[in-house]
Amino acid sequence: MESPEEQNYLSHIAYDSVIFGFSGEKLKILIMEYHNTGWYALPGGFVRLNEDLNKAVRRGLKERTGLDNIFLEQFYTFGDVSRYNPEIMKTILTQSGYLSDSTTWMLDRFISVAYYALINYNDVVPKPDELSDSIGWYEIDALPDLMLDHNEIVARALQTLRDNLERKLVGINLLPEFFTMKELQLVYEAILGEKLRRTTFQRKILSLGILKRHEKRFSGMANKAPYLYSFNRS
Amino acid sequence: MESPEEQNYLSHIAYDSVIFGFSGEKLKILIMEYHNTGWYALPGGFVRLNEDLNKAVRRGLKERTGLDNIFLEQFYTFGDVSRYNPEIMKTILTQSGYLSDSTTWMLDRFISVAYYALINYNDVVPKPDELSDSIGWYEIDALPDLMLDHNEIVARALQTLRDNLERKLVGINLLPEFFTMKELQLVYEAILGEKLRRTTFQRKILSLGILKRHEKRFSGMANKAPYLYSFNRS
DNA sequence: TATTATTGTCTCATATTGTGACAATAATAA
DNA sequence: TTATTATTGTCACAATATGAGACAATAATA
Repeated sequence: MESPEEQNYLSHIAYDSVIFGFSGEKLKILIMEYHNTGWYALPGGFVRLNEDLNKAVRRGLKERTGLDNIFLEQFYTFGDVSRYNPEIMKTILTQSGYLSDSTTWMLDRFISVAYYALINYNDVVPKPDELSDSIGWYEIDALPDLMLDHNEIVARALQTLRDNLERKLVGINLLPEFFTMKELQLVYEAILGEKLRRTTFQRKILSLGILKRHEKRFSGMANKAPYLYSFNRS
Repeated sequence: MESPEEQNYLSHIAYDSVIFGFSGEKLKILIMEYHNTGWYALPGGFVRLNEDLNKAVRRGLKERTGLDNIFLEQFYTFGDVSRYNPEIMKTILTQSGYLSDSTTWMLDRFISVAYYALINYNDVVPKPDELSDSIGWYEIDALPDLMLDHNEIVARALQTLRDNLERKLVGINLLPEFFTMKELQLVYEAILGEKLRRTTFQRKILSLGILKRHEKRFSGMANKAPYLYSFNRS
């Protein structure tokens, strides 16, 4: 929207991002709220005429989270006609004061490429964009009703994350550099939505040879201090 | 292209399809050749203004293969700027006699949603579209050089198919209704690109409880006749 | 009737996972 | 100092799953 006189973005193409973070024992995602509408939505955006699709998404993520180089993966492209609802977009633009000749292209039909990202919750102070007045973390199993098909997008993102859990070293992106075995297990449990057996989990993870063991962490609790681990960057 | 006076399709959005079939011992895909260019490409198409993305792809598949109701799954959306090559598209349209005011939108940049399909090789007589003079089967490991990033699209389709092999009952789509254990194993081997152990494979598949055993097939070969199986439609 | 190629099934060895037991702490309470 | 408590790191054993080969049962042919 930096040049109000001409359309700098590809028409009909948008992206939406499901940004996962882990805090305490819960998996959360970032949700925005549009100005004066009460409507919640996933952070999204458009692709510049001369910009790679993947780059556009990273740009948007950087603007929203301040983070570069985060884990980001495309998982599905939503293209049903039923996504097309010009009235909703019109209201959003109107309420933000952005409805004009230069933004009418936004009222057209869009096909949206959906991505999910994994970030370290504590590294981030989310920033809203021009159209929204807030952005914040919501627990994955206590989301508000989202606009259009965004709840479905989240469901599919979570399913993809689960399917990829074994293959993609998910923890490396959701945890700080040093963490305990217990913390890693909590991440897995939050994603899978089920309890795991401590001994089996520990043996399995250690057998993968992807963890490096460091000194113990003395937590002040009345129990044996756990080792800290980090991921073996290969 | 049925109405030459106006643009009936969404701009900037295309799809490409990797259509797998299995014949003998080889996995194959359908490749088209454009008129008078020597260029090979995946079958693709555009989305009508008022059409679901998935429906558009099924429509294209129907036109190319005559088949309805086939296994079809989206796997990635390709959106790099480097895909943008108006000269190539211009040549294709020119050679087909389709270059005109009503087709200039095709010279624009496109983001392509890629799908893979699984079909029963013997059910199909492929038909070329307006822009191409041939469409035919090519073995997956003996493909010609394809246009743009189409070789990369195929590679990714194959990887997705491998990743999904366990979860999606692939054989059901690539084989006729009745088949032997050996034939099913050949499908798995062709997809994975490696030999499997006969006894282990048989035990594994049977333990899934998805196969129904029928009478034996007498092949005329000098050996024990194998049972025929079909998939348990659930 | 013997021979040949292939199939269906079994057995045993090996690897992986489920489940519980237990000793080793690190703080706190007695 | 000495129990007590909660949690952690490991081990042991059972239950399953998988790898690898053996072998008998065919269906045609010699």
